[in-house]
Amino acid sequence: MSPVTMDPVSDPESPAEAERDPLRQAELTILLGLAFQLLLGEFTGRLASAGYGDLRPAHGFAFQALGPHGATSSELARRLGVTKQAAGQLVDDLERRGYVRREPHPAGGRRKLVVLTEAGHRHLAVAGGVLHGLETELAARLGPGTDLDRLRGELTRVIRELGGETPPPLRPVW
Amino acid sequence: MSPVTMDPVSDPESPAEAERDPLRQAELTILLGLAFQLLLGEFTGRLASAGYGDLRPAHGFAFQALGPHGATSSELARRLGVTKQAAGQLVDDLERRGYVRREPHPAGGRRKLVVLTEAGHRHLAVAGGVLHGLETELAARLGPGTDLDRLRGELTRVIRELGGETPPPLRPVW
DNA sequence: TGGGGTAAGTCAAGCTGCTTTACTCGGATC
DNA sequence: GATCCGAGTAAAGCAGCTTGACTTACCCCA
Repeated sequence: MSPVTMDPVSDPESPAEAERDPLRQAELTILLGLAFQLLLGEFTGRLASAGYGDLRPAHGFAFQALGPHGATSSELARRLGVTKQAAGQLVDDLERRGYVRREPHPAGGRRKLVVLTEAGHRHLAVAGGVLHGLETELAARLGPGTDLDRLRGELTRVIRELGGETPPPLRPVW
Repeated sequence: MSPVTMDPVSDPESPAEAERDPLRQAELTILLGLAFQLLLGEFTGRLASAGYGDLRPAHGFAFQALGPHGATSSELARRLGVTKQAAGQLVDDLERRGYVRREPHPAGGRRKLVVLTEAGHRHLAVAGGVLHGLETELAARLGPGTDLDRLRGELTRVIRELGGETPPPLRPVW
């Protein structure tokens, strides 16, 4: 209950200011949403600066879901948590822009294997680097008073408690 | 870097399992998104059980932005971070369903004051209670190994670092 | 052998929650 | 009185989904 933390940096706010501070009154859920929104916004901004202004986070998740070996678009739909029609449209879009390619599936049938092109692999690598760099930089900016590894652990426990062992795919929120 | 935490509960996973665990590989950003999504999903589910299946989180934010004294829909638009047309449509919708009312603005002009009806105030109170109850219950379920107050503090520092003193309004994410 | 079941893929239409564009109206400012 | 600003509204458009209906390829089995 105490607002005092074990952080080495002392609280810079007076009690009167703290009462007026919207962040101190905000629920945990709101704080999670804001932190996610800010981090993701910074991420997409940096990706745009790197020349990927045409790709949204959903595209990156699709690339990651395809992985190095590709997948059918129905499998992609399952991994992304959308209908197969939505996944098909996403693949259409990415194919038109040269990030993925539809190949005949080795197992035959109606199946088609959606695989990343060189451009797709390149984006996946760049996006991973940007995200990792962003988080490393954030840790440095926050200093030793905030342990992001600990934060990751706490978040993991929250996710497991609410989402079980295999959490659902990350989707646009509300 | 070490995956070992100071948590009193020892790590139940072997190194081989840990490598296969998607959560341990996930970036902080992803963990934030998943935790937010799960918490918000649980919240809206409980609100639906309480008879508010017709209201989405955005409506609750609007109620909160209106506050006890109401606001014009342009002001509401600014607080929600959307165009005034979008805010107007939201108010139309909520008015049709009896949650808000448009009154002539005391300051005159073209302004109209949007205020909560009894039903609106009731929802605001119920939603606040549900959210608070959910977070309290989560803290209990997680036990003493996870300090949610500490988590709040860490998130607040992240938000301040990326969003400055007055963070932007919470919006649907990507 | 052929008939039914299942799963992949694809049109097509529709919906929701926004945006952009364009306009009207009321009041302050000079 | 001209003119500018901000509130409000009307209309159209758009992105990213969904639902519904369908075709096609393969499998299993009586």
